[in-house]
Amino acid sequence: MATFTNPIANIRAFNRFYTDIIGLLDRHLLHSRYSLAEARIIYEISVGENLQASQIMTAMHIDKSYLSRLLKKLEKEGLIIKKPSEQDARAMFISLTAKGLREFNILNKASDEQISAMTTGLKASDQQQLVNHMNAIMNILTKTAII
Amino acid sequence: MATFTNPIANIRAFNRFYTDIIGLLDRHLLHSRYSLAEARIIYEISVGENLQASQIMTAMHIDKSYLSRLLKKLEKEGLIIKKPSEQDARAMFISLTAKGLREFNILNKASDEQISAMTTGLKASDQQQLVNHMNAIMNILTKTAII
DNA sequence: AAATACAGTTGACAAAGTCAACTATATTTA
DNA sequence: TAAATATAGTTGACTTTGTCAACTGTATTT
Repeated sequence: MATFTNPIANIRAFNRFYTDIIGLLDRHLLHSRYSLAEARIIYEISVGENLQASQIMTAMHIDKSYLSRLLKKLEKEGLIIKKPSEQDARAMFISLTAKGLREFNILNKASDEQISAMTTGLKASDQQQLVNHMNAIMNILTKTAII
Repeated sequence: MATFTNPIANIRAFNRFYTDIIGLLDRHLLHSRYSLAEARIIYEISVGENLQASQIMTAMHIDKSYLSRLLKKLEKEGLIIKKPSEQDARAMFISLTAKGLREFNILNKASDEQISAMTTGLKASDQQQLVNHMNAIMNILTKTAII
């Protein structure tokens, strides 16, 4: 079994874990309708409410030109709307349309089903533990402003 | 703060965490020399010893045609060698060359430094906790044969 | 008022990944 | 044992994903 003895040696093992579990989901489930990046934009907006494009860019660590194209596509599909800021004519505020919100819920639901399918081997107690550990990691990282 | 209330809702939040922390590393550090996929192949071989291409394919959930090209590139760079199986003339056994092993160590060392740089804000106790939680997740997943 | 910085867009391109058809060997089945 | 089927890996043509540099238009600084 691969173990995380220290952060250094871990990185590849953890990456492997990630790719297998989360990546599997993203590739096989989401890619059929939206790219991972698109799904994440939708997620970011649903969490952040009325974000500026630049904020999404920072949050996702992606190139502004790439984000620009993705937003254009999502807008064309009617999932988001952009409205220019009144304070700063350069800035765009992005928000989900009703359709975008529905899609977000569908994505979440689909994730749900996929995860269930993948984790049927897990006892409920293990599932809970998994979630707890993920939460703990999130806590440590947000607490120290790494995320 | 984003929380993992259940596996379903989590998937996007966890993905965000992953993208930020691990993805940052992979994109900025590894991509300069090797793609994430290449780095992971090197990792898989260093762990698995004398794997068949098909095993790597299964482990990584990537397309065989893509893997084929990646292996070709790594072979051309002298990082791996392929030798045909004696039992099955169709199969290739892949192993790291001395150079490949050196590169693996360099990658690990580089990861190390990058992670240190990223986590200087973390107290030693938090770092340890982070590692412990990652380990716990790995344990649950391996125990139930999900990985 | 001129210089500089910032938000976002666009064109041209590079990297990553996929699909279908193929070669060559193995295994199954009739 | 010959024909059909399956498997391991390769290749050509392609799509998707992501990047770089140059640009427009607005805001801020000097």
